[in-house]
Amino acid sequence: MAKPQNKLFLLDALALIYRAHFAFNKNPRITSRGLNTSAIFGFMNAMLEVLQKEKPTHIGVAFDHSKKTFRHEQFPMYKATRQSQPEDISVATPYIKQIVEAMNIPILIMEGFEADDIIGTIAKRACATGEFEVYMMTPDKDYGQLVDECIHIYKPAFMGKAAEKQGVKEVCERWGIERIEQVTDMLGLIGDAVDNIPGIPGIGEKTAQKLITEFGSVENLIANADQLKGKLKENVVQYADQGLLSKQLATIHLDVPVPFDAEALRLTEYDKPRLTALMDELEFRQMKGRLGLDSPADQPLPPAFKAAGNGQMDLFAAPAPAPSGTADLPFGFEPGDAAVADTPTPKTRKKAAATEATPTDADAPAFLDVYPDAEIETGASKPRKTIQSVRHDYRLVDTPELRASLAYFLSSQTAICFDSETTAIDPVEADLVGLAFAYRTGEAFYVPVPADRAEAQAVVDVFKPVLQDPAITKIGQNLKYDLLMLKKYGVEVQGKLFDTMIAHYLIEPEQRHNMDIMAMTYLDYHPVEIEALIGKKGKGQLTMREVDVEKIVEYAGEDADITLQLKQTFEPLLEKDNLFKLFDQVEMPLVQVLADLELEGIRIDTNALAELSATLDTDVKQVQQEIYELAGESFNIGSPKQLGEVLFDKLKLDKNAKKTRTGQYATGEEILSKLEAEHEIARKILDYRELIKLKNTYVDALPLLISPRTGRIHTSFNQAVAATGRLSSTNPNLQNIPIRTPRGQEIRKAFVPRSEEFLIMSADYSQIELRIMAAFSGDETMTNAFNNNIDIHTQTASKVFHVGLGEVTSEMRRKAKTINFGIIYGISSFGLAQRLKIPRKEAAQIIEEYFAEFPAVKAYMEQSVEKARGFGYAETILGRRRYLRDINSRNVTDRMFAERNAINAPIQGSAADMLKIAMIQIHDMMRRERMQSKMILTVHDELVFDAHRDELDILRERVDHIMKNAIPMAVKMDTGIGVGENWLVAH
DNA sequence: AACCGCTCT
DNA sequence: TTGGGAGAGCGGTTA
Repeated sequence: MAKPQNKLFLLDALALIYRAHFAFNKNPRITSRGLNTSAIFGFMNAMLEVLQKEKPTHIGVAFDHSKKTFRHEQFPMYKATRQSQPEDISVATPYIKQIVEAMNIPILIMEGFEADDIIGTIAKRACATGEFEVYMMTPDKDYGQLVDECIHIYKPAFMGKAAEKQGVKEVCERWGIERIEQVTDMLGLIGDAVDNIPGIPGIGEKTAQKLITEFGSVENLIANADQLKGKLKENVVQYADQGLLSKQLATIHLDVPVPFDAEALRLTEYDKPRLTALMDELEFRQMKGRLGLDSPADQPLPPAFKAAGNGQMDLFAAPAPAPSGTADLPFGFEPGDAAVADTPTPKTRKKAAATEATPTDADAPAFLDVYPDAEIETGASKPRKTIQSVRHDYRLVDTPELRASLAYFLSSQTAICFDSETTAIDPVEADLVGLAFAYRTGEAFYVPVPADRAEAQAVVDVFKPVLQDPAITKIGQNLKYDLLMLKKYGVEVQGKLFDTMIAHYLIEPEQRHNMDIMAMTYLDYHPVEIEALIGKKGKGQLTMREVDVEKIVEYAGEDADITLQLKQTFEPLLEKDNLFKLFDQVEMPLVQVLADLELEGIRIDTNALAELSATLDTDVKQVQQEIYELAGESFNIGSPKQLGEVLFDKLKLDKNAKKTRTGQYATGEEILSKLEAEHEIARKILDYRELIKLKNTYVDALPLLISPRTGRIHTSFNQAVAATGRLSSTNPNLQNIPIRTPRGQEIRKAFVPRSEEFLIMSADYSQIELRIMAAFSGDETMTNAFNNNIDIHTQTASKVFHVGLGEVTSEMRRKAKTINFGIIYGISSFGLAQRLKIPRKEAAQIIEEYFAEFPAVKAYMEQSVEKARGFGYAETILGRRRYLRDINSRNVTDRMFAERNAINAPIQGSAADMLKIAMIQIHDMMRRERMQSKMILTVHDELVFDAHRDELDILRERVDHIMKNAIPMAVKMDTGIGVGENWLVAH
């Protein structure tokens, strides 16, 4: 018989919605009215892709019914552990139903059954007619059991992974089984945590595969359980019924009373007006094109090619500076071109264009006048753009003449985008492989840099004047990396910076700022992935140096091109949200500062650490032995699971021991501290934890991170991760070096000056967050205390406990300190009670007392929340935003979290703003004064310097002054500055 | 990869 | 009764 002429697609709506929701988890799409449309968008994307690529003749969308199903009757616990549906999904589902309806696609739903039963039943019936080829569109692996010659699974494409069709062969391979019927046996044995189907304990995918290969089915396995041995046998015997039940639950029912109405499923015209209205409401502009809702007349026509003319001639209007006198000039220059003589030189043109912001100005000279600036493709009815589908011209620049021409040309631009290709991720260890440049959409140039150091230097030197030209803005993604690379080649990049990663960080602080993702989100463009060039991580991964240069041209050119386009996208967004000044005056200058800090690095006393390591090692062994003796057995103390069993099952230390949300015993510091009185093992475990932590995380790890090139440790500061505006530090994290305990202090002592002539100087803000809180709230008591140098915790204690300042006991002060911190974080009475280990009632009373004494603080906190509710975000003194999308949520936990953020984010973030400004000014001051001292670290409210002994006094004075005045406020800022032979004594 | 636990401000 | 101050990164275990 001929192949069936009809193609039926059956969509598992909820599964697709879930997948879409989580795929966009980090970069949700939000409409201007605050509706999260990620799930809707993802679902539509997947559906439209199928319609376009697969051209089904028939289609249906199945939903689960909200009522309980027959499975719940079989097994009451079915899906019992499932978390309540995320709010965004609940909100999205009705929209999706409406969209499906508007597309005139039938919705398949039936009380008492789940989508898979409905899909299964219809699939089988469609096949029985012999006229259909059926595809079940779902990411759910359970559907494997339905596959046959006529029925397939269609796994939708998501986030870079291509769509996949699975037939009998693929499904059997996926499970490692011989026959499709065995899918339910596999599911029965393994179970499903998501649906709370138990399976048989101790059997995972691997074991199940072996057992099914050997026994064929669950029933047969149980009948032959005596052939098994050990724990496995026990489990199979004991949980036989559970296994059979699980298999039943996993079995999709094919007798759902739904009619198979082929005509109803036939794909027809959309209800265009309704669909248009929906797309408008959801702000899905691109979708309208893909749905064919825009009339063709509305589509911009592809702009005609501009004939090669002025632009191209501009390029070589002035004689290129260096090139030898070869006649064979690059890029199609025709000697004797008429316009040459009249064209102004690049330098004059730049002056004329100096007020223009972007390099894409219509009259800017063009290096290649091949493509116009406008988007080339129309966007309608097309999948996401890729390097193959978008017209571009990325060129290799690999001769002295070409390099000189390019450099000369770039020197006439007001802004250039560049990107460096290197041999490694770590900029301190990496070497340059090439540089890519772009100045307008659709074009880029790739300059390979030779492996030989001297030759490489010569190539870099050609571009050095351009890169160091203060009049040319430098655009890039994560520019700090490129700056660090270039510093190693003697290039000090100058001029304004525009870092697309950080621009996006300001626009959407909590999302991802990865270039590929931003390209997909903002440009609807899917870049070539780095893996396509160098392969996956691990064995066989190439370095950029080993990749064919033709491939790099495309990849690197694309990076520069895309980055430039992102800059053009983000600049107006920054302006719109009043973030441009923060970006241009704070974040961009800070990039240079951080690059210098990182490059400088900090010296570590390895001998001291080695000694410490040996001491810790003997101590760990000692404590470990003592714990084993107290426990009566040896076990892995590092395993919370094993430790919990020893403490609570074996030693029965606490009858109602707390469990974590995953069902294990909680063995955290707080719990063990409580147990200290009961059993000495608790103290020992805490000791053990401290020792092993210090040893593994710091003492043994830090020396390995010393750069062989410099002999120092170079952390990496991340300027685009913390949602509040703080910096973070990785590889290693130098913002969490111990200081609290005596042993921890030994580690801090190992951070030492670079040489005899230097000392460590540490300068920190005193109570920066509380001072900001006082200033923002205008609270008189607090402001006066700070301005008159009264200890703030004592002041708070005096007020809350109604005693004179002189009568405050250390216990009262301690409590007040906890309260003060709690206030900044938006504390609850429960939280305070917990921390102070006092009854909740008492804590509530203290808070009430506090608010009575500090009414302005209370008002300020309420106002912060109110403001966030109105705006949808909280903001810092410099206008840095943090979006609080849950501030109006009906979910209490989510909403309260957002409210705490509304209070904390402006305070923590403004402190970060202040320190950043101080850093920029100090950096500037040190350069102006040509100091030998170096700023080397920043830790939220602290700056650390490698200070030259001769400069100590002036450095101290200048740093102090700058820090105190970085952002003037109604409350004066105070600093503490210390100097010493190591970081511990300096702090 | 997720979780736990611990380090810092 | 649950869930209940903020922001980070890293090492270890378990699955």
